[in-house]
Order: sequence, then structure tokens, then C-alpha cells
Amino acid sequence: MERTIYNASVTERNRGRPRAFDRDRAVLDAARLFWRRGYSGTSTRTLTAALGLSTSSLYAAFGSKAGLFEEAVRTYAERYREIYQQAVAEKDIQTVVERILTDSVHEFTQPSDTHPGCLISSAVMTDSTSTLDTSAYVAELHSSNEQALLVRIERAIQDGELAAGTNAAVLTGLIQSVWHGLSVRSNVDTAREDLLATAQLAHQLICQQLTSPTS
Amino acid sequence: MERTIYNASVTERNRGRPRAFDRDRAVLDAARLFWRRGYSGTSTRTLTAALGLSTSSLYAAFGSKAGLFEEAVRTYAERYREIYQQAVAEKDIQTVVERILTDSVHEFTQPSDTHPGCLISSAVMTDSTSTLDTSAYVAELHSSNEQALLVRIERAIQDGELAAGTNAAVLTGLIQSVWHGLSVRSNVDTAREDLLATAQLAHQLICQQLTSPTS
DNA sequence: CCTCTTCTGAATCGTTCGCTCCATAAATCT
DNA sequence: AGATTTATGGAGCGAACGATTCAGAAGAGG
Repeated sequence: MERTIYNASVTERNRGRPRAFDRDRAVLDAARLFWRRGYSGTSTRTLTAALGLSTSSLYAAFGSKAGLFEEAVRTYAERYREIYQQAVAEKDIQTVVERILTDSVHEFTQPSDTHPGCLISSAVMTDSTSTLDTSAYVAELHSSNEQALLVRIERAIQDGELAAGTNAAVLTGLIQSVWHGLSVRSNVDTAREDLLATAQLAHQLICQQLTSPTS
Repeated sequence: MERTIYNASVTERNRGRPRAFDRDRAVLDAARLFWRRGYSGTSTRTLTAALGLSTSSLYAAFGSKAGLFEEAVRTYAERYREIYQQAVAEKDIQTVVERILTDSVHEFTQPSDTHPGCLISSAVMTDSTSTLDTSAYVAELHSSNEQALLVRIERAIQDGELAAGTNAAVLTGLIQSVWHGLSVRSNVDTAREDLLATAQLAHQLICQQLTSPTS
């Protein structure tokens, strides 16, 4: 019945009084707050104060606190999906592994005023107060990324890029574990160069050993 | 002034009406709730309902919601500290790595009625509403564990157990990343055997390659 | 100009929050 | 036994929560 389509970045109909704040910017700022304080830990008053807008503006633009949260999550989730998709499209498996890890680290540790860290692994899953849809979406994202990587690794094994005995599922699990671990450490304190060094070492160990079928 | 020492597991003075619930058990149950729903996401009413006790009992036993949270965190944190300390005491570095990863996975994935998963990496850091003391404590714990591992790895390099060129700090960071990643994945959906396989592969890649100085 | 549409600010709704109070129950101590 | 100490259960406190409402402000279309 109600056709409240909380308009996305580009306003289609520009009649009426124009919005006084930058919508995309508000989503980014909100994401950073949600990431640092969790969903329940971030009140609407905190949001409106930090974003510099009033309650009614927030609800007019996003419908609800959960709506804003979901949009923030989706915005960042798609970045990680893109990283995976671009990575698995690489020609050799070494580059695939390297890009997944290092590109993600770069994404995790972007200059703080535009980036909230990895909202995806941490804040979402630990707060069941947030909408169930959102956690399902995030679970699907991880599963999707993992699946893409798994398929790519299986192909690499068939192509002889990886040793024949390699267990594709287990290797995928390891890379995913390192990825999640990098995400966690980026949220705590760890410097970008340290994370990159970790990514580099992981890439090196995985590729140098598994490419030579001397196992 | 007030000497409210919310008595720990063993009651020293057993005068007065005895407590009707198992205090330790309540801490475990509370930890599981905090882990799944976050600090702000877990209300005192949820806690009292799940733990089967009344508000006044909870506050008499733990002082406050934050007090119960802190005790839950510390309880589990000490388990991980112990895993690290026992692991770094092992004779050869291969066993050190293996024990840190596999023992932690076992701890992460204990039968669900007694275990909350890794409360430490996730729920605590993402909720700034929880006491600042707690996050500082958790940060110190991670730093302490990492330091213990770093020292052990440096010794292994000196002893020739690891290749001379090995960068101890980076290797420590990788193991920590895998550890955090295993923790995250245990919180989501991943089966114990998959996590163990990841731990095993990580151990294998790290040890087989770095022990032979053919790098 | 006027009308239509949309956004803004303030007040405020009902609910839930963490927490306290108090009368009562159940144990120990003398 | 009585006195003392501690735990329980229920009612309810003030504050903060997410969300709503509405009169007015500010643009666009005619």
C-alpha cells in the first residue's frame, strides 16, 4: 500500500524542498558509528547528533534505524563482493589470493573519515537486535564470496596451477579465515603495513608451497 | 566505603540464606547471551529470564549488568590466555603453532550448552557501551598472547627451528590472523571439523615451509 | 503569483531500559 | 529460641529508547 521508497543516492523527482544533507555521506557516517558501537549501542539520538540532522529527517530518508543500518551494511558489503569478484577473475591463482587479501586490507584500512572498517564480520553478527534480514544478507554474502573463491581454486587445481592433491575446500577455508582475521585485527589497532605483511606472508606460504607438487 | 565484593565462585562466608542458583553456571549462560546479542543487545530482562533468576538476585550477585558482563568476559578470556601459555611452553615450534590453533578451535566449538564461542574478539570490541575497562582488558589480553607467541617464535629462530630469515613479527601476525579468523568463522556457521582442517592446513603451511631454509 | 511537494525542527508518544527498594524467606550464630 | 545475615520476588523509579506527529519552511512546476 504505502509506496515509501526511501530514495537512493540519486533523487529521481526533484520537486519539493531539497534535502539539506548529503545522503550518501550520512550513510557512511552512520556505518562508522554502527561499526564502532554496534547496532543496539548506537541510538537514534547519537546518529542524529553525529550526522547533524534531526529525527524526522533521518526517518524521512531511511524509514527507520534498521533501514539506515541495512543500507549502511549493504553499501559496504558490496565493496567486498566486488573485491572477490574482481580477484577471482584474475588469470593465475597466485594473483587471486594476493588480491583478495591485500585489496581487502586496503579496504579495511582506508583513511578513517570515509571508512568504517569491516562492518560486515563484526558488528552485524554479534547483535541479534538488528534485523534478521540483514544477518541473512550478510551470511549470504560471505557464502557467495567463499563459493566464488572455491570454484576458482578448483579450476586452478584442474589447470595444474595448484598441486593435484590440494583440498580446495580446506584451502578456501584457510583464506577465508585469514581474511576474517585481517578484518578483526584492522578493527582493533593493527597498522596497515602490518596487515599487509600478514597478507603477503599468507599469500607466499599458500602459493609457494601448494604450487610445487612436492607435498 | 562500600565493601561490596560480589563473591566469586567459592562463598567464603556461608551465613544467611544460601543462593538458589549456580553462580558459575549463570556466568556461562550470560556469556553466551552477550556473545550472541552483544552487550547493548542483551537487556537485563533477557538475562534474568534466560538465567531463571530475578532482578534483585542478579544485582546482589554481580552488582550491575556491566559487572556480570565483565566477569563473563574475564572467565573466557582466561581460557584463551591459558591455551597460549600452555602452547608456548611446548618444546618444538611446530607443536606450539598446532596447539594454539587446534586447542582454540576446540575451545571455540565446545558443545553449545556450556560454551558461548569466542566472546573476546567479537562482542566486546564492537560495543563501546560496554565498560571501557573491559575493552582495555581484552586488548591487553590479545597483546599479551601475541607477545608470548612472538617471544616463542624468536626463540625458535635462534634455535634454528625456523629458517634464519623468518620475520618473527610477521609470522606472529599471521598466526593471530588465522586465530581471529577461526574465531569469527566459529561464530557464524562453520563446523568444527572444517575449522580443524583450516587449523591443520595453516600449521602445515607455516611449519613445513619455514622450517626448511630453502626460502 | 499560487499550488504542490518535500524536508525540517520541536514536542511528545508509549515502551523498554538499567536499576533500586522493601517486605519476606531461609539459612547461620549465639 | 531469638538475633543476625543474606537471598528472593515483585513493584516501580527516572531516564533513555525508537518512533510519530504536525505546523511551518523551502524549493519546483504551473
